[in-house]
Amino acid sequence: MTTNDLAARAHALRQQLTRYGHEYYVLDAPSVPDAEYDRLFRELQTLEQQHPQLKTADSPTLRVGGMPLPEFSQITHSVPMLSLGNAFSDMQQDDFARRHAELLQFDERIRRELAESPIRYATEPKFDGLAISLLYRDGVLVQAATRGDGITGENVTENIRTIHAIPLKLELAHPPTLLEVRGEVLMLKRDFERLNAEQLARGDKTFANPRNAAAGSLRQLDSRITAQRRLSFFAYAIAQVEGADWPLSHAGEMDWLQQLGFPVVAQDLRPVVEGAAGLAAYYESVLQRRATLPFEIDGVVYKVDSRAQQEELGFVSRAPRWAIAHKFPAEEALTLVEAIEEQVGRTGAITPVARLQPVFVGGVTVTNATLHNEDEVLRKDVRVGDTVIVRRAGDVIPEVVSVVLERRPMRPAAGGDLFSQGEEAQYPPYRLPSHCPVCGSHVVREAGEAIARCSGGLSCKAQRSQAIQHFAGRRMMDIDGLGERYIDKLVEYGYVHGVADLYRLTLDDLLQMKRRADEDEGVTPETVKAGKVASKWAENLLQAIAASRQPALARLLFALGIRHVGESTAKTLADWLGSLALIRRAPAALFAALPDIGGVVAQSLADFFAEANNEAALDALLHYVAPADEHPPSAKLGEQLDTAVLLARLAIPRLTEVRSQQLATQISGLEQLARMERRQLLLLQLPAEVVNALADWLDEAANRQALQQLAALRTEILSSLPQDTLTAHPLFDGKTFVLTGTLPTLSRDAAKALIEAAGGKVAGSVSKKTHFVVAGADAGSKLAKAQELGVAILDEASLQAMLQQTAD
DNA sequence: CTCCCTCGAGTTCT
DNA sequence: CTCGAGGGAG
Repeated sequence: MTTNDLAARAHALRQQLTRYGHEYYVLDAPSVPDAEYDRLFRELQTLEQQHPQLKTADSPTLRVGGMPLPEFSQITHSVPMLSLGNAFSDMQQDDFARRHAELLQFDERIRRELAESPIRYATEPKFDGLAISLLYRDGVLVQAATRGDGITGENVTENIRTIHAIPLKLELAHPPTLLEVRGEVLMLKRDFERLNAEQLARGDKTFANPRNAAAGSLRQLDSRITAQRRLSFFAYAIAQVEGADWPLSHAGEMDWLQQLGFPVVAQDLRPVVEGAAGLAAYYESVLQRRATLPFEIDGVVYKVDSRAQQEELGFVSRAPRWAIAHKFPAEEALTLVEAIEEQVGRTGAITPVARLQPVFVGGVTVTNATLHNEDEVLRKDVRVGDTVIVRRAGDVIPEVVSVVLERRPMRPAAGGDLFSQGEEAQYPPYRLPSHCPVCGSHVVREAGEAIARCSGGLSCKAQRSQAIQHFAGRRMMDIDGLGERYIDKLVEYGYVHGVADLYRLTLDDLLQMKRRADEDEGVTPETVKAGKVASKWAENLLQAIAASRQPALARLLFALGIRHVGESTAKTLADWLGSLALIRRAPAALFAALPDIGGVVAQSLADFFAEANNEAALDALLHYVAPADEHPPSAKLGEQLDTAVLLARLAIPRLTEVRSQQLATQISGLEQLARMERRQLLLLQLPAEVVNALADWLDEAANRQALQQLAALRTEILSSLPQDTLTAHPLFDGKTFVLTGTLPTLSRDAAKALIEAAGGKVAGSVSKKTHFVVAGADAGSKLAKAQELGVAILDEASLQAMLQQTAD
């Protein structure tokens, strides 16, 4: 045969095999016997082996897998893979009425948002597998990635190619130049059972459930192993299309995907329904059919069918508002409470935990279940020795649902006479200990709080260890290799008392600590190899500690573990105030002037830095660590230092937002107020009770002094602010925009990003505070509301024009 | 004052 | 993932 003939033969074989494969794996209707398929497959394999130039990226021979990878590479999703919200509460299987009520509520919310009725919903089962993104360029599968954290996932292209149900090439004369398909990889129940039987016969470990089997199979670095596992796939969404028309509805997308050769769930399992009644009927019918389905599902999904309506609803943080998961009631099991013990958290929170007789539920063996807090234990009246119903809440976290009272161990009532039949429980109701189980300090429960806390602070070993653990965490100082176990030991043996001590650790310290820890735990005596492993570990750890010495300011702030200050608040502080020095000096009112920081968080910050121990620990830490990105306060801070704003943040009794504004107009500044006497205050045009409260407040020397300090700090900050206002766009700065309808070229997110970059804010709904409404095609109620309120209305062109008018 | 949303904190198992 | 609490909008 000539080269051309060979190429033609290879091409023909590929086409034939792809078609047979599709018939077999997707349509479940093979037209040729397996032997025939195998014969053609081997012919193509041989041909490609002998003539490597004939290999293609879409050849069915790729389905057998290739060389093992050293590791999966990371892939950034260009369209984030979001998770679905769940607006429904857990309930019993048979609680139709409550379920229906919740569906009505959900449907009503959507109708209100869209100002339309009835709403058409596309439905589908919620597969219990792994979400995957598939990228096709010019019709050829070029990349497959796991969901990961939604932003970045792992590159599993080789493994995905071995899944026969996934087309390697779209059979179209003119495929889209770009297509990103989302779907779920899973293992059918029958394939799972077969796999486990094989594993058992081979003496390999079996998988707890099909989901774990699918995950374990897909995450093989050796794709040849993946190829031997029978994985299936169902497509359920399109994330990107270029070079083809994007269907206008979800149902349309699904039909198109099916035409393109993707397996999608059978049509009768994904009806388009109307309103709450349609959703309810769908839910109940799928629940009925659940056991007979060939794959595991953990609920159903409802999606607003119209893509225009989807765009209008948009997103909240990382979940679309137009799609929602409705989970089935979780599987439940009975087990025995062997003990109730308490854990002490980083902030001293005392959490009761039920130690359970191990029980297999929802795919794993559960031995512990949190009881959250004292009230929760008492409400459920869980006691030692009780038989309880447990389940995995959201199919993840074990939870005690209720006690089976009939099975509570009893004994005859004490003091009962011969005639009384009285019995009493062997164990009394649960009581939270009055002293910390770790350090013995008093346990305090603030009025109105659900959580009791150990008052020991950092003198409590549990809190100290966990403070250090928090400090070292990935999103904080990111010290790799410093796990819980070693931190506990470092604290226990006295190598580390506070976070600064980490930076003083030597190689010897670490090796000594490890040796002692191993001895304490009866780990086998040292070998030469173990010694090498240990010193490698210690070196890596020292390197990781050294690498953490120039953190971003926000990370350092988060790492300090200040109550109520998490990742997001830490970032706000770093962005607005810029330097640790300023943050350490700032009074509560300054914190409270920042966005999303209110009185409680502000006070918590001020308290932290006012505490001498914390200041000392911070000073010690700063011998070794320096934030790498300190800068002057943000230019935006200037507006927040407005006299009226600061007055309102001082938490002066009776001085409301409105009164603060009135007061601000009558004084020249905070300095003046700080000097005013009661008789001068009486001249202010404010209600008498406000003036009195203000005067009383100023009578406290500490308050007056705090006000003076705030005034001085304000002046100082204002003079240090960058003078240029280059970031602020005059037409956008401080203005609120609302987007509605579909813009001709900009996506919703792109428009939002542009407005925010120019200093504007984008809100979800129109109110009298809205400055501009940007309306596109099919704009709905928001446009009407804007017209009603007389809010300025822009189209995309005028928005762009406004953006163009920069500082000229 | 009352929603509604976001953020913080705690948690399990592999 | 879920709960509770804090913050802000209406």
